Amino acid sequence: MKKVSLKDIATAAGVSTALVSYVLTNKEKEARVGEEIAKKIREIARKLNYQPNHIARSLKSGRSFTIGLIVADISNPFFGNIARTIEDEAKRNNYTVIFGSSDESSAKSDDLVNVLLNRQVDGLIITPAEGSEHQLRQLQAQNIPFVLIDRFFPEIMASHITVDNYQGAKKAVEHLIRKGRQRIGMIAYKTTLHHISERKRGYQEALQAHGFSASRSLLKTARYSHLKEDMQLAIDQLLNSRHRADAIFFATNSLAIEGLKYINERGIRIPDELAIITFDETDALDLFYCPITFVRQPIPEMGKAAVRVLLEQINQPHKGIEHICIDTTLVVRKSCGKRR
Amino acid sequence: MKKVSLKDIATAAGVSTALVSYVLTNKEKEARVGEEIAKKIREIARKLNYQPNHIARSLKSGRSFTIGLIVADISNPFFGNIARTIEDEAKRNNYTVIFGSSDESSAKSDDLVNVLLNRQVDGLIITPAEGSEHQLRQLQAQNIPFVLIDRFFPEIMASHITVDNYQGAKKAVEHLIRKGRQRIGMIAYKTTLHHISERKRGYQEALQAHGFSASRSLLKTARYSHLKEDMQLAIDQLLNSRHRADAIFFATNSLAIEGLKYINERGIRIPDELAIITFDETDALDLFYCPITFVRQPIPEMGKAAVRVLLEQINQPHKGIEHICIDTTLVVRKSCGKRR
DNA sequence: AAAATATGCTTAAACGTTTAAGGAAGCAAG
DNA sequence: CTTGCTTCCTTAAACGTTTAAGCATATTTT
Repeated sequence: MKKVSLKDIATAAGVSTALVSYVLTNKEKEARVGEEIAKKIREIARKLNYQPNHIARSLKSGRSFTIGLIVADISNPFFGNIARTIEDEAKRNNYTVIFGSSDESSAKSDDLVNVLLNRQVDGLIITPAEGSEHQLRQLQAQNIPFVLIDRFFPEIMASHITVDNYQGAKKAVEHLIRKGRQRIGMIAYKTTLHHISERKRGYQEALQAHGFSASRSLLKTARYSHLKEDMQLAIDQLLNSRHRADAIFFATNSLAIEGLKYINERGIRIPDELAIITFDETDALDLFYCPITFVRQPIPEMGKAAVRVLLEQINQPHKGIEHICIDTTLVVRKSCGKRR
Repeated sequence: MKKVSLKDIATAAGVSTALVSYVLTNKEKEARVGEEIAKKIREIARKLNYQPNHIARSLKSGRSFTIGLIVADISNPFFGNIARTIEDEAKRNNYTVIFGSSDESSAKSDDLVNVLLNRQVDGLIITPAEGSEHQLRQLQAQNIPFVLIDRFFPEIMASHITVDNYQGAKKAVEHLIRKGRQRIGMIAYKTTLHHISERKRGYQEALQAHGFSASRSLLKTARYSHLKEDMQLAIDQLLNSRHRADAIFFATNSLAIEGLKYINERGIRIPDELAIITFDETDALDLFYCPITFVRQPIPEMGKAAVRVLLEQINQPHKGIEHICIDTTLVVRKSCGKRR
């Protein structure tokens, strides 16, 4: 039960494979194929249920119509959602998606890039891990089209899609200030990645702009790889000090979730004892007894933009890079309390 | 800056491409390649940074070392987690994963299967949508290896990995009974899919076994495509009737999340006014003010099993099908209250 | 009526691999 | 000195497409 190939159709129709190819790829006009025979070929193709072999086509054309997606972790809903919009958008353009999770490790990411390139992906959409600059430079040297999403490296000239992390963070903190919070803490990942730095900067500048000293002791970090321990320590420090924090701004959804678990454990009441605000949306935040106010990243837009820019880069190699920065929205729930 | 091919290495070494191929695929022994020249070839390959063209290899071998994964929705953490374990396990076996989301639609699923097969995937891991039996039969007729995960069709003889949905549901309901709940409702998807039927059956038989009449009016369903409206209606019906439900068993995590949102909206207190139990784990359930008791499906085991069985089927076509049924665990939190 | 153009098809090479088959050279055995 | 066996390498076909080039035959133009 072998698959049907052009040759089978050609034999059945008593013509050459070339003719079949022309007809089935709708090049009848250019190839001046007779109407009769074209109809016959189509007929036979349908009857034999011909399905083109994409691999052979790719080998010939040098294009696989496949894009590689590297995220930190596909099981994280933020990346799952990104993957979903990229999948849909890719499909609209007749592309399929191969994916891989880097776990924020540049070594794993190296490995993934290699695997995906050997599979001849036409381009990559990457959420780069910390320390993966060399890898991106290599891609550039090889002229492989790629687009960064969620983060980027300022020193690397490459197309990227991000949200305005600085403004987003600023909005979040200003919201807390408006709600009368006096000692606003922040918990971020311990990383030099630019999106996190920008969120930190937004936090700090918002505080300064409103006359608060952005005391270092209120900005805590946790390691991705030791999230639980570091988170507990950070929260303990924020809440046990002489000047207890009365608000916490989490830099990402995974931080918020981990943090809230511990805050629940400690029996701290939101928003009375502590206001909470975070980047990113997730079901968990909706379901919290006191729905969490958050900074929304428009994931569908980001995903669509990523695919669009990547395909442009694939199809028009000399188009130049594109930086897309999308605004965030502050979605106010109840976790910051009322004005006081 | 074209990619380096076997031919380039052959030219550089002054030998034929065949020899290069033998060496680089470690077939020196069988092909009796001279030590000297083998070393030289390897050396050159390294220097030119040769990366094999997977597409060409696939065309020749008829195998792509790619598996297709079709889930209902990659952005749902349950499927995201499945995807993640499958990704990892596939990678361990030098396979990559192409994925697609069917949105529980058999038409979309048809489409996806087609796309993935044209990409010459070696096999498929599928969470089949309702009404997709014909598609699976077609795959069987074409001798395409595939494994079902999460659900299956009893009338179709195919390998599948599931959990013991019947026992899982039974455990959940019995837990509620032990906690003294008298009117236990269930909300499931409106579907004939077997895993859901089994959960319903577990629910009903548990009730009967303990002398409760499994009154139809306590078993509600919601459409995947109209989740929000149907959910609100179902909960209203369960809670507004003369015999108000004092417990709800949700058949999946997405149902639980949607349901809990509405329960929150209505201001119903868990577990005092209403006990909650659900299938599947998710962060949202942990973070709920009253952590939700749930039936855990061992996702990593399921994913690993799926890859294992699929690869067996790919490599030993006459091995026969395999049915793997994994036990669930009841994870008790606080949402069912204390005994009363 | 010869030349030019149009029409409808085939041939053959190419993409980058893999691998069966073949061949030249060297050497041992008869 | 033929025969046969190693050893080491090459040739060439194949996988399923795409597509430039070529070749008849028919039709139009001069």
